[in-house]
Amino acid sequence: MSAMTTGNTSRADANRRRILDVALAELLRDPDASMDQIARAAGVVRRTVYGHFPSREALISTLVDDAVHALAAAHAAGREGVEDPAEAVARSVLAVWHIADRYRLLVALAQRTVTMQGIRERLAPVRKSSVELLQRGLDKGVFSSALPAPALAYVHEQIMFALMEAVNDGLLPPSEAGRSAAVTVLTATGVPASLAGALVTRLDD
Amino acid sequence: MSAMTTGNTSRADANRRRILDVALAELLRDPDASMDQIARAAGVVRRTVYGHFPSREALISTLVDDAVHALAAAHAAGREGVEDPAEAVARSVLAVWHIADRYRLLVALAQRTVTMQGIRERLAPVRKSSVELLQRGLDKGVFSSALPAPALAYVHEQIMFALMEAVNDGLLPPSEAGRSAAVTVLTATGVPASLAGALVTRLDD
DNA sequence: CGTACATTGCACATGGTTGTGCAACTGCAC
DNA sequence: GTGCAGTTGCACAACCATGTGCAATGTACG
Repeated sequence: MSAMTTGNTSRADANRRRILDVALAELLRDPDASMDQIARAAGVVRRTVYGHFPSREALISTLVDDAVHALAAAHAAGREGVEDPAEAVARSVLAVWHIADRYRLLVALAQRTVTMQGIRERLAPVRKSSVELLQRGLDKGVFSSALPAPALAYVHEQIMFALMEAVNDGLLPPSEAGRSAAVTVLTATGVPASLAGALVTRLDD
Repeated sequence: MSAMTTGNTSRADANRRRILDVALAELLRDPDASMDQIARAAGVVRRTVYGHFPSREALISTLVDDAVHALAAAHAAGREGVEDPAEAVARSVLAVWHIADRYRLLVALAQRTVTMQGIRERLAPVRKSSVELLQRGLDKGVFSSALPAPALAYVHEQIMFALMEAVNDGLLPPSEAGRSAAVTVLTATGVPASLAGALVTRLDD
């Protein structure tokens, strides 16, 4: 047997690493990138990739595992020995974010599905209108956030998605979800929780 | 010519509608569902689907367009004639949520990509630890939210994703992003914006 | 140099999906 | 019943990606 069997030459290791790196970038651009695209982008032939990873799934698996391990480690490190929950959350977010910088692409990959791409594209006008509204609130001082309006619009959008998922997964009763969504979005924009609650209760009875 | 050419019989219209409805559900279960799967689920033959939609892409396009139109309408209706930004946001969220109930599946579809599936699965332990931390904060009264801890964890996760996207899209300077993320997550959990800001500034200097 | 391993460049089988063509069938309406 | 639109059931071509086999080539290292 001479064919590559998970070898460990200097060259082999370098290639393996490069393949992983390039795959990360390539899969971001196109989540459905083929093995051939990835191989070529890594300056290597398709057959070679199969020398390092037995299947496409194995490649992606490795990628995801690496990211998750680093992320879990950062998350744990951030909150270790901190008793104040607020501080623990803050620390872990900062820690995760630091390493996430490298994997930001991978995580974003998830949002760039072909179908997702289409959805977010067509949602652009709605988002634009949201930005406008959020900007007005920030200018008036009704909202207060560390984020510029466009970024805040992303947060708004994703909070909605998060709560839809929560309902789908049975973590949240559908009857309450609407109110909760409204309150949570408002809270995220910096409106005091008590005010947000009162406002939504008044609107939705 | 006798073959179906975007006809408009009662039966044809009913079929078209059923295909769309079923496709929505089927694509949720499996975003990569084939035309055959969709057709069979709709109690129809693959060839018939092509009678209504010239291509797979056209089908999905129609689906997404419908959802977005309904959503945009709800969004606009919610904020029309309301001058208070907070109230406008609350109203539009409630309005969107109401109709989104039907399209919740479609939006969730985006999160259920093959790759996304893998990521979120492996992120489970991290999320679990998050839930625990959030629960502690809620119990202590440090946090205050309309949401139960598990749902709040989803929000936490998605806010991170949102800001990563924001950075990727150039809406947020990478240098500020970490701090902003921490503050925003804390704010969403109900920690007063000023406190959150101070805490994070203290931790990250 | 020569050995050992990685890489290359084909070729090939396989499987799945898309989109189309056409003849036969079904049901509703006039 | 006659007719027409929709539907069905095949059959088919084309494409594309995956995974594997094998001989030839390249390259590091003792």
